[in-house]
Amino acid sequence: MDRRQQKTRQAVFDAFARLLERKSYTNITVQDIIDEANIGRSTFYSHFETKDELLKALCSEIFDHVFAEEVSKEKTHDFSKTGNNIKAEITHILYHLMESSRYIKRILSCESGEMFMRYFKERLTQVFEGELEKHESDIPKEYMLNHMVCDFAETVRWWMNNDSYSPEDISEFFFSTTPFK
Amino acid sequence: MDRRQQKTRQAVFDAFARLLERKSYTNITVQDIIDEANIGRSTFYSHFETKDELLKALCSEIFDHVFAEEVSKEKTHDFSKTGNNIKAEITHILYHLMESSRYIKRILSCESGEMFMRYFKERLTQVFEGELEKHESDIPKEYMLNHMVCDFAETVRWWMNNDSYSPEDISEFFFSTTPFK
DNA sequence: GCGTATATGTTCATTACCGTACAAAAACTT
DNA sequence: AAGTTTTTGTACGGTAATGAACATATACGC
Repeated sequence: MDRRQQKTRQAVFDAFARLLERKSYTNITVQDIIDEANIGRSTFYSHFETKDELLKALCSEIFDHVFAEEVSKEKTHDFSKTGNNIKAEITHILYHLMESSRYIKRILSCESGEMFMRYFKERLTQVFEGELEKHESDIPKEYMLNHMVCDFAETVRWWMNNDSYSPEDISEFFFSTTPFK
Repeated sequence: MDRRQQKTRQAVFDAFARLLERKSYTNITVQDIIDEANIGRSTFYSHFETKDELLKALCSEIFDHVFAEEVSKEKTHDFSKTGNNIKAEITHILYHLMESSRYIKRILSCESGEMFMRYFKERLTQVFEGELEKHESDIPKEYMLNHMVCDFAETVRWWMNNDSYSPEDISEFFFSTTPFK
């Protein structure tokens, strides 16, 4: 991607994040973002159609980070990876969520939270899909999938309002109410 | 000035300052600056002819800050300003120098220091020129002017290596060896 | 020495950003 | 409800940034 586009994109994200620190999503105008990012009006619209699209893009950015796998780890001891370490993976994700928590908290604190949750669940579905294949159960897999995705997503939403817990704590809580580990 | 130019210019200054933190002036290549600023090669050259020109521009930037007068102050109590408060002015300048000391120290620490000193003295000449008009002396004004400019410039250079003193201290030291105050 | 790598400048076609103007919608005032 | 202000979204000519290519120069290892 062109270097200028990259910079502009980052400037908009940074501006948006900064604004979320002091305003709620609906109270932030496109003009606010333009001013804060210090870019031209037409530039904003050449990147994002609407404020919602921006939110979506920001969420994607966050999720790309949150669900990023360390390739090195996979290579160094991939035999243990093939095993049943979904718990380690979840803890890993929770650590990444904690790093982005400053943004996530603000996004969740208003209407934008619903959009975040929807995109979040989409990504989580991919994570849990593969894992479920390994487990036998009388309950339909589709039901289990929805259950775990929603369970985890709501766990995270709760965590963002009760940040006195560590990722390990949350992971423990989550798996304590789940049939497999 | 165009918003893009402003951003690029700032990016180059920031990059240059950051590089001065860990390399000496001569060891910094134009390529280093380009990489650190994250801009295109042709972009750099459209802003600055050479590395020396960049240094000059950065110095000007610093001096514009250091010698900036608070217009509000002048307006609020300009009657006291017309009086003999060169000492207050010097202290004021020293405060601004302290704010930029992180850059100045690095610039002074190598060959670039000579250029800094030359430009610094040019600006100081303007400051002391007006002041000298007010004082009678047997010594030629031109001599006195050069004396004070060099004296003060060297004082600042010394200060940048002995930063345990306050602006007031330095001001005191400077005027203690000067015929008028 | 001589080859290789790195740094310096210059040129140029392409592309993103800029700013301004404008129209239409939404929000707020009275 | 009518009028005012704010925000939104689009359009376009002008301008700065880009990256790639190129020639030259300087530095370094063998």
